[in-house]
This record gives sequence, C-alpha cells and structure tokens, in this order.
Amino acid sequence: MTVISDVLQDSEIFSDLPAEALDRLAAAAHSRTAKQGDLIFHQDDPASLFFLVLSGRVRLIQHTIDGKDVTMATFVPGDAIGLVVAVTGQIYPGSAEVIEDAELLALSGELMWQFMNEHAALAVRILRLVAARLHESQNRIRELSAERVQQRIARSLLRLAQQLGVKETGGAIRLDVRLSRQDLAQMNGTTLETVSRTLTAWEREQIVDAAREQVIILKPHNLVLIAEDLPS
Amino acid sequence: MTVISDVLQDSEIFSDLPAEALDRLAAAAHSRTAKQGDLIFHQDDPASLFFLVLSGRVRLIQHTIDGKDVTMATFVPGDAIGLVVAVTGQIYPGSAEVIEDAELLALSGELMWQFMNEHAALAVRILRLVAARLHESQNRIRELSAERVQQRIARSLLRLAQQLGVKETGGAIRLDVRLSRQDLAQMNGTTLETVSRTLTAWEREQIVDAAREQVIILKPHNLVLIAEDLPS
DNA sequence: CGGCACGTTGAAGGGCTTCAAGCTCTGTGG
DNA sequence: CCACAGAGCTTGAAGCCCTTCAACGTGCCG
Repeated sequence: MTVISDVLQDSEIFSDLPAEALDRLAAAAHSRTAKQGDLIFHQDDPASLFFLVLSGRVRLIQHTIDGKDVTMATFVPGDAIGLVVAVTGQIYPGSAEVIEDAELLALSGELMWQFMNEHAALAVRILRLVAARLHESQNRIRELSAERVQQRIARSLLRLAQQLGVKETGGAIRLDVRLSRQDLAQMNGTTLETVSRTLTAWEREQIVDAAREQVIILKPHNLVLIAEDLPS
Repeated sequence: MTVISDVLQDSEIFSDLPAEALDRLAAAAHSRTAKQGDLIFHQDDPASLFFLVLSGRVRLIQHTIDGKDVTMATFVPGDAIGLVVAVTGQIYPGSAEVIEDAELLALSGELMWQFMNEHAALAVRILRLVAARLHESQNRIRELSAERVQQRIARSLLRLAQQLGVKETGGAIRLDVRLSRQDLAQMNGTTLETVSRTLTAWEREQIVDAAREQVIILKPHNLVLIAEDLPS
C-alpha cells in the first residue's frame, strides 16, 4: 500500500514542508485514477483543488470561442497541475485532459495556501516553478509571433523529446506518448493537414519516422537546424 | 526631495515588508532616469537588479535570431521589471526598452530574496503577481495560435486602452502612449504594413482615429466585436 | 468485419508577408 | 526660419505559406 505522505515527500515540490504539514496535506488528499479522454477539471471552474500526476500523461488545453483547442502544456509524473490557481482561489485557466491513463493525487489548495504563508521557503520554491513556466510561455509567444509552422513543429518535437523521449538505437529518440497529428497541430497553432504534410516531408528525408500517434526522431540534429531556420 | 523608502511603501508590491526591511532595501537602491530608446537591461544578461517604474513607459522585448523583436509586455508606473529573475539569479528573459522617458528605481534582487525567505506573505504576494502574468501569457498564446491578425490587433488595442487609456469626449479612448505601427506589429506577431492597412480600414469605418504614433479608439464596442470575431 | 478515428493527398483560394516606391510629418541645424 | 534628412506611414503588386474543403486510404478495436 502506498502512503500518501511518502509520495508527497518524494515529490520535489513538497520537500520543504515539515513532516507535520505533509501529514495534514496527505490526510486531506484524494487519490484517483483517470482514463484517456477524461477531464480532470474544466476551464473557468473555480479552483479549490490541485493535482499531482503520479503516472500517465495529462495536458492543459484552452478552448477558444469557435471550438478550437489550444494545448498549453503537457504534464508528466511529478508535475503539479493547477497549483497556483488553487492556492490563490482563482479559476482554472484551461481544462486538464488525460491523454494516457493516469493516477492522480487531488490536494487542497487552501491547505497549501496556509503552509505557504507559514513556510516562506515553500512559497519561494513554487515561485521559481511558476517563473520557469512563465519563461517557457514567453518563449512560445516569441515562436508563435516570429516563426513559421515548420519551425514550430520541429521545436515542439524537440521539446517533447526532452520531456519524454526514450533513446533508441542509432541516436534515434522515440517520443513516449500518444501523439496524433491533431495533437501536434493544437500545440503549434496549425492544422492537422499541415502537420501531416510536414511530417511526410521529413519522413522522405529520413529525419523522423511518423507512424499512427507515434513519432520517432531519427536525426535530432536536422530537426534543430529546421527549428533554428539554418541551412542543412 | 523624495524619500525612497516612502516610494517603496506606496508601491503595492512592497506593502508587506516591515519598515526595517524597507529601509535596508531603500538604502541599496539607486534612482535613475532613462531616455526613450535606452535599454535598461539586455536579454541574456545575468540578473542581479530589478527595476521599479516610477514614471514613463517601459517595454520588455525579446530578440529573435533573425533580428525581429517581439514585445512581451508594457510596464507603467508602479510595475516591477525583472523581479523574479533578479530574485532567483537567472538571466533576463528579454531586453527592457524605454519607450517614454522614465524614472526608475534599481533594487537588489539578493535583498528581495532574503526578505522573501523571511516574510512568506511577501513571497506569496509576488507569486500571485507572477501567476497573473503567466495567465496573461497563456491567453496570448491562445490568441496567437487561433486568431487572425485583425483580432489580435483589436485585442491589443483594447488591452492598451485598459492599461493606459484616457477617456475623451463621446466615449472615445485615447491611448496615452507613443505607439507606432511597428510597435503594434511587434506586439501581435505581424508586419507594420498589415497594421497600417488594418488601421486604415478601421478609420474608414470610424472605429479608430489613427495618427502618427497615436491611436484613439472611437468605438470600443466595435473593436470588441472584431476581437471576438462576431458580426457587426 | 464493419465502423470510426486517424491519416494522406489534392486543389483552390485567401490572408498575410515581402518588396518597392513614394508620401508626410517632425525635429534639427544651418 | 526654412530646408532637409530621416523616421513613420501608406499603398500597390506579387506571391507564398498555410488553411480550408473534400475525397479517399488505413488500421485498430469492438
């Protein structure tokens, strides 16, 4: 049997919390599983809980008025989702969709709020985390503003490789996640058709191996060249 | 003569700091002025200082490899620039360019770091601030991903109106900032030519009055309709 | 083994960029 | 005070990148 307070202790985020606080947080926590396609929370709902991903994959999406979805981030085990909004009692900035069956820990934002106000180190740690996310977001804004679709797709593949890439023989990197053309399109502000055409072109050049919901990067270096718009 | 610790006390950010800390922070602070076009700090420089805007306008820009600039945010009096990076000892995520002659207060990130670790309330307050910025950034990502240039320009005008709009006669709102076509282009990931054509079209419909480096919104409501892609 | 989600490919067209030329202000120095 | 240089802006033309629509192929799973 897994002890929740142990799980929390292992997580990077909570390592500043004293054992007593960990226990209180754990006591109020709920463990749950979610299946592919489930929404853990919905955009614009008031946030009182945040979630720690224990296994599986979850992504944060924003819905546009005209029905398109935009993927903001993907979360892997160890990541917290909705932490800041739950702590500050705001609304969720998007919906959290499970893309691969996941185990989650639902935690109380209010309790975290209390602990953060008592333990400055905890608040500071979370601040760094959010700052890093902000930095990433700003980079994406720059990319969306100034770069072509090709470059952005290349970049997102490289980012995914870093986050959840598995090394294969011959320097290839397999992206260990279900990843449809539509998913890539939503990450890059483009259409599934354009993603398809782009991947097909790269397959011809042996840069990637793109199967159904599965991408293997064969020549990471070439992808970097494309992302940086350098001649190959 | 202005007393720096008083200025700090008036700023929303520092109101949680005890007087003693304020004094120490003020003692290490440097007041400076900067002219239009000056760069307060440069992208990728190591950050040890952050800046409080006392007067004028400053914007944060990111440079792309191929020489384009992307505007990330505009700061008005009361705003802090580079706070988190200075506190966590990272590098500046962009350059801060003065767009209207400004008075600034340069403050020590290291001191803030100390105070944040001692005063949880301060850390929590700054966390909220950064969280709000993250939220904004994510909205911009959604806009850049899913919306047309027209919509984005409309949105940025509305945003500027909220931040530094001055009400004129007849429900019009004047944007109280020097704002060239190029500036609007950099905010929206487009070109100055497209901005020019868009504003010209809106002028024909009496929605805005666009002069040299100056925009007056005549019919805010119509801009909202354009931003939301609703029929007018 | 049929249905459905995922994927490919083609064709058409539009939104936007790019390049280019010229215009209009504004500030500055003679 | 005026001329003039340069920054800001407009407008046109060409065309490309990407979207959109459409039809069809493919493979997975009940």
